[in-house]
Amino acid sequence: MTPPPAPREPLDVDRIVDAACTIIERDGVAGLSMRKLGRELAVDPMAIYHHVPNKTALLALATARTVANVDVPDTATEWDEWVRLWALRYWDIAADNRDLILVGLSDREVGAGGLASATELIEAIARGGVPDELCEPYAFVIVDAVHGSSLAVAALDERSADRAHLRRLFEIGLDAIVAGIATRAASAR
Amino acid sequence: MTPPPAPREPLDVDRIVDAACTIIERDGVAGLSMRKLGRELAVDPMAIYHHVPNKTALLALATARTVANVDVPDTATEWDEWVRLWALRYWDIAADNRDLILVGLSDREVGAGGLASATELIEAIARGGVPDELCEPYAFVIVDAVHGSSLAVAALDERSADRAHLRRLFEIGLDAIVAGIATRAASAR
DNA sequence: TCAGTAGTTCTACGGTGTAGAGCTCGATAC
DNA sequence: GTATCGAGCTCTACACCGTAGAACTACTGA
Repeated sequence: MTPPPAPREPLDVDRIVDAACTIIERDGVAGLSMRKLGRELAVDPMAIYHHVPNKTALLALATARTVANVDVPDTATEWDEWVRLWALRYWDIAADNRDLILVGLSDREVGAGGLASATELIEAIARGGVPDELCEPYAFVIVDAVHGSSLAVAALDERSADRAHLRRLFEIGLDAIVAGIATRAASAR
Repeated sequence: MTPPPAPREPLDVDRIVDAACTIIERDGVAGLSMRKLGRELAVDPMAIYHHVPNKTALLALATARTVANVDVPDTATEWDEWVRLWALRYWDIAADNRDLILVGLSDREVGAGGLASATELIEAIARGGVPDELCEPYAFVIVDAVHGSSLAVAALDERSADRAHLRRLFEIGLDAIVAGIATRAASAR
């Protein structure tokens, strides 16, 4: 008599990652469990494993999706402004999703698949006239500073005033890095 | 007839943190569980809770002990060299103990009690003639870069050649930051 | 019609942090 | 000298975790 349950649309990786991101946004990364994810998707937790090999891989996907939200400045922008813009945009995303950045940094597998790739940043720095062999380390130190600074948001309480302050501090530090890079570029000329 | 078991010396926080550090060194932070710690101390896991309120607090203690190993350069050192030395020493400790730095960054409680305090670094930068209001952000960006870079060691495989390479990259980036700070100091004069 | 398979569910294993009650034993008070 | 107390320790139990492995279901292609 009871009508057969409406054939629920089948699971797929996209819906899984969607749901995972929802939970992470609501409860943090620590609040994401396969069981809870199953509940969110109205599905047995084990069903997920037919689409994603394990939780780590799932986190890598969620991280990659998040980091992909950083939108890359226009290449026409002057190199130093480009670097500033990119770093601040990445900082915003990272601070909003510090838990994910954290698992990205802690897990080789997640990090490799997920965190910001520096190729565009390296190119921008190269446009500043920096010697080739210095572009990579300079890009890295910027990415590292973004990671470190956005993660440090944890050490504060949640009031957004503190966060804004931290962002301002980072901006000042970033300026120093860019100034340092410019100096090096000039002395190489 | 069996002699009464030798009255084991009573637990105390120091021995607990010692044992925790031993396990962390051997098995990583993820390999530290209260049960395993109890086994290491030949004690019921719950006994630990009479000396330490919870695992987070224990991690904070372990982190603080580790970070305290960074030895601070001589104040007589020229400011820029002081900063370079300190940052590289901190990088070494952080890279050796990236798991601990990670929980320090992820947990407000651990971070507050554990991670490097920047006061001496700020003083060193001030000695470089940097305007007061800029010393804090400059110190932060250095600490952040250390954190980010040393954590990035995770993204590589374990071969120490890679680690040495990463350290070299960080050193180059660090030089750029210091150069940038020097520029700012000079232009403020 | 039947075999095969992709997707799902169920059950179970060995772990986790820690709450709460009870035990043991040395120190203090009468 | 004995009763009391409390600190330190142990035991048991709870609610959770990730996921292996087997069983069921529904659909596809031959």
